[in-house]
Amino acid sequence: MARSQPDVGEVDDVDLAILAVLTARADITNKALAERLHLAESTCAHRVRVLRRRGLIIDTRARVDIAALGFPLRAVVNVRLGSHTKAGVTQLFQALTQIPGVIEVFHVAGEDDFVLHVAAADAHALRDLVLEHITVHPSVRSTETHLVFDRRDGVGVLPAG
Amino acid sequence: MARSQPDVGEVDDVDLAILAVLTARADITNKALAERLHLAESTCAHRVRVLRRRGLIIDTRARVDIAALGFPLRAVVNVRLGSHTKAGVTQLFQALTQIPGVIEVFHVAGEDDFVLHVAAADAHALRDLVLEHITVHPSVRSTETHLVFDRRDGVGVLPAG
DNA sequence: CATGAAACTTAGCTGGC
DNA sequence: GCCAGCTAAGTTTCATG
Repeated sequence: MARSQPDVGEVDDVDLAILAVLTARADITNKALAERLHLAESTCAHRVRVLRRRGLIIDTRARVDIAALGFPLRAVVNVRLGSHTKAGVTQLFQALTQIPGVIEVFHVAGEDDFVLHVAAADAHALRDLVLEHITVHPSVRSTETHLVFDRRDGVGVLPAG
Repeated sequence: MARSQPDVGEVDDVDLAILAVLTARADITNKALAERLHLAESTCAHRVRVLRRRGLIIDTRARVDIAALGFPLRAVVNVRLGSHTKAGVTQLFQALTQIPGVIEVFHVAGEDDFVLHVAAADAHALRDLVLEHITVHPSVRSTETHLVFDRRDGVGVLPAG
């Protein structure tokens, strides 16, 4: 069962180029994008619309400076469960995403069950986040909090952007 | 030195509301955004421009469906170093971000030094990513790769979006 | 599929309230 | 902060190779 091809029709090089640009600067005008890729504006707009409709472009989001907003502390929190019923895991997953300050949640294989990326105003707030919102959960056996010194974007899977 | 206030002027509730909307849908038109927040279009456009200039809005990016692009496997990779010279750590940090498939890199405190979020086409490609690009680095002592079952966005630090 | 040229929509700017 | 009016710029639609 060779399934190396995505389940979403074909994605040619032009599509990839569009995606590469848009993942870096989604607010580029269609006109500028078309120029950069040597496409007609109408063609470019059409391809972008199709990429959206096919779900290859999920959405577009502004990135805000969380530190400047008053949350300069970041941490990676590993969460380990005691029991592993499917319902319990699913429910906790959802609950974790709803905790104020939680930026993303990974459900992972291994000894730890969840890896969270969180932001907090200071060490005190970080402690409260972990103790009052995570550890408190009955199915949580333990947590491990690692302060983030720095975070950077990787190049991802797309060609040169 | 109380420094609870961000170093970027004031951010009032309207600004926060703008940021909340834009972090969810950056492609909303200024007109629609103004309506939703009960602002005049001119006021709304002005505030958004100021938020950009102040750096509170960093940029805006399209999110692509990496799995549909042919990279359905995700993993969290913990990287531990042998030596910890500042130059070595900095250089490795940069190198990790440049590895194809690496989505984000955290430099963290604790026994592990880096936490990576990566995408790969299949288990084989994932192994190659780790062995050929990470483990191979002289200052890397060990790695731990955890398959990601699922990933979700958290609510973050902004009010209801 | 891609294109160019219409009608339509939006953003950016100005002065004035 | 809001309004109004204006101009430039961008987007969408459609008929056509």
